Amino acid sequence: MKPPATNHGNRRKSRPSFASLGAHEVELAQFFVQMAAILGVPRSVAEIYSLLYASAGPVDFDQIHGRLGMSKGSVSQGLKFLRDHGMVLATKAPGSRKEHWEPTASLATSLVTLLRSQVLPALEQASPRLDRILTGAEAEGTSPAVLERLTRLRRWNARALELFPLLLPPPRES
Amino acid sequence: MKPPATNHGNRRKSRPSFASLGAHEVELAQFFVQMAAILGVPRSVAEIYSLLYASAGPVDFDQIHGRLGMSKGSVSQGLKFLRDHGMVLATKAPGSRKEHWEPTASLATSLVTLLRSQVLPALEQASPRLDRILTGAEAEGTSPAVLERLTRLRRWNARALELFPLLLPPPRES
DNA sequence: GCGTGAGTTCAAAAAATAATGAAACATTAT
DNA sequence: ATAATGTTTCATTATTTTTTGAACTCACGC
Repeated sequence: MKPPATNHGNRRKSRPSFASLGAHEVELAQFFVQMAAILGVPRSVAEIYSLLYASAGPVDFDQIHGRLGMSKGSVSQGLKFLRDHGMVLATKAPGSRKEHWEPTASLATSLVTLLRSQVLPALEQASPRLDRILTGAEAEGTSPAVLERLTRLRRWNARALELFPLLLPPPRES
Repeated sequence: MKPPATNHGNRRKSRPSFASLGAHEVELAQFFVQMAAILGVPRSVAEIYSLLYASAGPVDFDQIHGRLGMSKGSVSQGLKFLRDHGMVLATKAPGSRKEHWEPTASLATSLVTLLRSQVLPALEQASPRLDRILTGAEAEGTSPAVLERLTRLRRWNARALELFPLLLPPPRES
């Protein structure tokens, strides 16, 4: 786990060749990297998003590769991730066969998508699991106190599962 | 990062010596481990909590060590983590010098504490950083569109920082 | 104060995760 | 068709995180 509180005077070896980024672009990247870390999103992905976010217009593959000093493999994977989560949009400029990338309009929506993809599957998997646990626990002579805890757990899960789509509605198809 | 969606038929090599745990205790551990993973909490910590959660009464150090087949070092560190986040409570039985452990009453409260400790520091660090970024960006001739994005980002940060204590109030001292 | 049991520390090993880069794969231009 | 360009794949390597275990500390009963 990350150093929980002791990480205040936080310092991170910055990428070797961030050379072509301005000071505030670097700092924006640090911001996104830190936020992404909370959601378990890797550094490279956050850096890519940050670059797009700080750019006036669409950015192409090679610019990302070049300005961030990051391997093509990482760029490709990073863009795939961002694309899959609806955080980034490709526009193929006419007359060029390069794709150009820019962040989608709403960062908020993007975050919601991200959260969904982390939490929903877990909640869904938990349901049958909690049922099995409870059944098993009842079968054996589990103490009433523990049984009560387990029941509450299952109730929470159910409620979470039913509330989730309300709070974080799935993105509409385009 | 975790396999995002392809992880459905999820499978995990279970600890070698979970031998002394009943089937539903193992499954409860899996539940807690999965939930903990979302918050970036390590497996061993989740397993310890799970064991306490599924036990009728307080459990001592050696029982945890033994039943989970986990090194003493991990048990010690895990308990420290749980203690620091107010998720677990030690009671020293009179006449014994062992400590006995049990989960604190509210799992909900515990989760809130956990979230706080992850998110709040990040938000706090972000504030001055976003100020610097914005100042820097204004100084140079950054495009209005990007400037607008950065401004919005800072506004969000400020609002989050002011809303956070309301949503997740800090635990009162005892 | 001394020995022992209970727990902690921390350097080192193991496991998990992320990044690299070269080869494979597409797609467009010639 | 063939070449050239742009992107993806994936086995390998690097980095980070987690776990281990032996040495240590501390507190208590004697």
